[in-house]
Amino acid sequence: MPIIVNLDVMMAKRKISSGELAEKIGITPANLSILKTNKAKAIRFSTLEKICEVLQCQPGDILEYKED
Amino acid sequence: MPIIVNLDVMMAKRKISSGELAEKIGITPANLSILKTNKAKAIRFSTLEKICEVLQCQPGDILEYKED
DNA sequence: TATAAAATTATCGTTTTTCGATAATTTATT
DNA sequence: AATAAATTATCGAAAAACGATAATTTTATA
Repeated sequence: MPIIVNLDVMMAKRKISSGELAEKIGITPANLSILKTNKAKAIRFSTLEKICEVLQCQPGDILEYKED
Repeated sequence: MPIIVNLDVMMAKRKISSGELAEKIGITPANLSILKTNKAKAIRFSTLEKICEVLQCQPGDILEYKED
């Protein structure tokens, strides 16, 4: 799937763990993991918004389109 | 809603109309319009992928997080 | 290396939302 | 004014998020 979710870079920059991020954005660690490991097929803007807010970043820092 | 979908800039760059874009990404003009006018509450990565492919751009060119 | 903690994976059920189809309405263009 | 394009509105069906929970795997730590 050519849309890649990459949270690792920003999480490292903000020095935040998966568990803490999950808590702060208000979703379960299980569901955050699905996002992190590119298992999700869609995302709610409300969730993307919370991620951007907590990580202090833009969608483009997290989502990448890779052709092919 | 602090996640903004802005297709207008890239559409202008590529000189493509809503109707043509809808056709090329394979969704109805009605649903593309919902995206364009920030009425959508989520997006499938398969749709985002097609948009990026047709407009030859990255998610960050289209999605913006505006706080507050 | 053993143990604990953290992260990932897996189910299940519910709720939310996309998306198609279609028609009506509004807006833009000529 | 007439035509085309875009937006809005319904409705229903299919897809997927998400919570809750438990099991498994991975990572960290003593």
